[in-house]
Amino acid sequence: MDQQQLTQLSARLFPDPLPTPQQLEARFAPRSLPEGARVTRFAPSPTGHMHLGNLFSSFISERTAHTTGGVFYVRIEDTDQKREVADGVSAILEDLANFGFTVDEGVVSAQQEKGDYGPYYQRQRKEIYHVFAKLLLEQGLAYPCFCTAQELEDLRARQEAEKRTPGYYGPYAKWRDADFDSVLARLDAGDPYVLRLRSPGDESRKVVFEDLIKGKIEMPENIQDVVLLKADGIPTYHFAHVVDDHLMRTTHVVRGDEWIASAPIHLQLFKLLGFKPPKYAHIAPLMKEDNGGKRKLSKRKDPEAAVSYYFEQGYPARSVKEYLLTLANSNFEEWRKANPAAPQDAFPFNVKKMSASGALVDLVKFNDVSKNVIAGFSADEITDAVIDWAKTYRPAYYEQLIRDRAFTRGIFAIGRGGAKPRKDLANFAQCEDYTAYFFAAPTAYEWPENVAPADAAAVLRAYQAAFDPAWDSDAWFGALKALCEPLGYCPDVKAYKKDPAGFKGHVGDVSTVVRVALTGRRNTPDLHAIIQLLGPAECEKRVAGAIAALQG
RNA sequence: GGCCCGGUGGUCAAGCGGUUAAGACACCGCCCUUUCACGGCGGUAACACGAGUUCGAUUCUCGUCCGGGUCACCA
Repeated sequence: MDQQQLTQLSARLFPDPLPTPQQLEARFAPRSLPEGARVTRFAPSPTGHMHLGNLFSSFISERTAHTTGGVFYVRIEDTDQKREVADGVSAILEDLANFGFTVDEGVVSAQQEKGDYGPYYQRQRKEIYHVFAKLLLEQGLAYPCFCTAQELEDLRARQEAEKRTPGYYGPYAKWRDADFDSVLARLDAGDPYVLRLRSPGDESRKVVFEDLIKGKIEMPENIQDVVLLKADGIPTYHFAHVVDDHLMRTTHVVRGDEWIASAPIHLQLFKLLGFKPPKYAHIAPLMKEDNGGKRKLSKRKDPEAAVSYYFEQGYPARSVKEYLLTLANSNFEEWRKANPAAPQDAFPFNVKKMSASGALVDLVKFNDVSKNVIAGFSADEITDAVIDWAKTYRPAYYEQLIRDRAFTRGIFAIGRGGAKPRKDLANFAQCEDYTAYFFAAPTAYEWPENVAPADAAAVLRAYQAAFDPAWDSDAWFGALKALCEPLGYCPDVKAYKKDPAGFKGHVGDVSTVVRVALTGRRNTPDLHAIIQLLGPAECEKRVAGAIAALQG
């Protein structure tokens, strides 16, 4: 086609008045940001709640923007209506908010957009894409293609049979060099069409780019006449990515490394349009251990892939982020050790330090990280957090927790706040069991194997007789020691170890009996603190109950 | 299959030409200790394989193997 035909075709395909590329460039002038500030984005499809992988990648984007004084914005990639889910945008935004990400620009809530580079919903940007599609068309770099799905399928089958590279390119691109009249005829017939790139690529030439994480990547140039505009005039990801990230002035694109295969398409498009490509950071996917091997974490197969899993289990968002940070930058743990109380945002995150290969999500390690995070909570913080969590996930437990808030706080205050806080809890779902004996007297007892029931009963009777609620921790334990000898137990553990045959056991056994009588279990936090919280009447009742159980 | 990415203990990973090959989780042992938890000390355990380059390769190159990704009018 000659230039005149191209112009005619352009008018036919894009009859409505459109702004010029120059006007768009002027309208979306680059932000005036300090040197080194990075502009990143999170660009999800509205397909429902987030996956850990999405969260990870949005976190990396958010951090690289905010550690450089840049801008982090959210753009909704709603170009595929088929996959769209009702309230998909709200679900994503809710997840983002739950993790405390500050969104500077773009879609900040389902009904609100912020910033000068919008609209931030791709479907509302149709006109903008058409400006550049038209430009390409007029330069002979794009053309309409009327192939049906069936034709494309047949082509692929033929190519596979011939062992040729499948796709719509070069000699296989039926409409690439179609003459003006046949195009017009199809248009007149009202046949649907897509707009394809007329790729000038040469397979024998290489495109090279520097990936922030993977380093230098060299690939053959793109030769595929990829679809730019679908039959409904909405762009494909490739075209939208190039236009949007240019116009929205994105400096760094963080995305999953499954995209690197299509990077040559993107780079070609940037070049053809005269845009400067952004820097790319292709992150490796989060993996899952699968009998012996590794595989990509799957939303279908792995419950821990869904962000909702962490909320349901009552993992603080801070724990999830803390863990993600350890995966993202291996020097994070070292930093955390040196700055135990520093906020996560103070960590000098660096995309370049990310691993090129996929990390396995290790729930065991994650639990350890989470225990450390929760151990750092004050009594008030954890009380509020647990109550807040229970309110939506464990209504019955919630009622129990709020009946006497001071008492609940007292439970969580035990062993907390010192230099060496306890690390019992990895998530709030464990709290129900952890706190169970505070709310109800035990019904079953884990008596120690080395104490005969009759001896245990004797210990408890002596304890009951001697117990004075006014005792402080030292006095209480002193009294426990005093109980030992008459009962045949050694008050001193070291002395006992020297002469184990001379005693039935030692103070440890005595205290264990009391512990079990009061709580039903052998492992609990500080017993004296528990006694204080339970109060003398309740303790007395429980010891009596235990004696009865022992005798029954 | 073509193209691309990756491969250090069970896991996450430092290291980037010369190291006793860090550290964290897990595991084991000891210590501390009224239980538990914490904490302290110690331990088991790794450079996928084969060729090069080099005085010297975990580090560089190539090949093999293994793992992953991608080849849509999905993103």
